[in-house]
Amino acid sequence: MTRMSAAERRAALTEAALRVVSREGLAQATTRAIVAEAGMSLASFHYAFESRDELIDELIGVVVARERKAIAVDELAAAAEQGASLGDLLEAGMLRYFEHLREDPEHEQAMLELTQYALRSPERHPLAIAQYARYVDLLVEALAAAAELTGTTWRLPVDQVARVLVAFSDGLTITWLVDRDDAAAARVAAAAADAVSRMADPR
Amino acid sequence: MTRMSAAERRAALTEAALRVVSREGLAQATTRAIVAEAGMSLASFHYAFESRDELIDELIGVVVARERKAIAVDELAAAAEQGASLGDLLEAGMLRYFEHLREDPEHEQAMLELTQYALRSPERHPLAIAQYARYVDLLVEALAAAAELTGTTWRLPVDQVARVLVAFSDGLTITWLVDRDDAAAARVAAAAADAVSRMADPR
DNA sequence: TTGCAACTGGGTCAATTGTCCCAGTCACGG
DNA sequence: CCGTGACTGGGACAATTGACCCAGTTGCAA
Repeated sequence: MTRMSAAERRAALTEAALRVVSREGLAQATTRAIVAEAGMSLASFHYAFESRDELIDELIGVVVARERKAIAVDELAAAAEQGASLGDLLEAGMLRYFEHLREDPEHEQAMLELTQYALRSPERHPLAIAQYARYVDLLVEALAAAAELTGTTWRLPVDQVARVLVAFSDGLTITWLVDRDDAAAARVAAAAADAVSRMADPR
Repeated sequence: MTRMSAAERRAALTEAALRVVSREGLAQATTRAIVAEAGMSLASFHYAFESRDELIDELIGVVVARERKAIAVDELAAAAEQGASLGDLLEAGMLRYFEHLREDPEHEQAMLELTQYALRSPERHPLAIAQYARYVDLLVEALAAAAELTGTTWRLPVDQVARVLVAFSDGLTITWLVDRDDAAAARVAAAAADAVSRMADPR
């Protein structure tokens, strides 16, 4: 194994862990499976991390920090120029998220498993809260831009609107992961966009 | 340990397993933890079940079969008599589900974990599909009754409407399990009811 | 009452898994 | 070029866990 700094090694192990969790599930992400995926020896693992739990905790932090908004603001702007309504923008955003989900279902499944893992112990619960707070933050930005571009105003604080949209996206995710029904997911996206767009008034 | 028939024993073990999974999570539901919860010896476990997996599979079947609709039809009728709109009925239904969630969050968390477990292997995936099909079935009944009582007609096949509502309920569940924000959950319930009620027309 | 099959308790086993250790080896600053 | 400390490979270990086994025991039918 080539030499690398402690930071690089931690990062490499974290990436390997994410791949294993995505592919085989959190329960199968043993220290041995992770080092095998990373092409290292067990000793390297415990040189970089105190314990498996420490790695999983770091993994959650990493994937959460890496979450990107599904809708880029300039894309929103382009659509708005063409006279799209707020509802149109939201639906396009939902469909874009769905596209992302279809491209890498295992990743979203892994995120869900990590959330449930975090929910299971009081000291890790904050990780789950941070994860969802991050989701809300990303959507707050997009929702504020969308309202701005379509000349509308949110009747509620934007973060409350975002919180609703996070719930809808999550529901879309789980149900689709179960039945893989694309048309049904599209209907969920449309209904969610519709409901949320009604939380704004024209300015 | 008192004597009991194989069927009773299987049932007792299944109940014990559900309690362990709810309280400590699926990962902690080892054969030993389950028999301890049931007050049996390990031998009894393997007398009643071939393997732990067989019990978990049965557990999924049992909890799914036991799912009851959150809204009783006669309750719907009473509300409709008082002039409630379809949207009102749906929102009341969502809030009632939420009440149920608040009363026993661990049970819903267990259901979610069982779904994810089923999703992780091809031969168990059908269990997850059956689980969600059951959710849809329960809602189909309620939605059909609600439309009937309010003199409206679903523009889409009822099961498609139900499928959307299942997604919304699931989203409400996960996000609330994470942040325990009652007000936010109520907003999700209202938005979901609103969106779904727009899928019907007056007759 | 008696025979027996259903059932149970307690122990055992192999496999898995998290963690650790130690003898080496390699990169790099002096 | 060399010493040293960072790093690695391979092995070891205890704990956990799913599965199993067997010698008993007990309820019940005849």
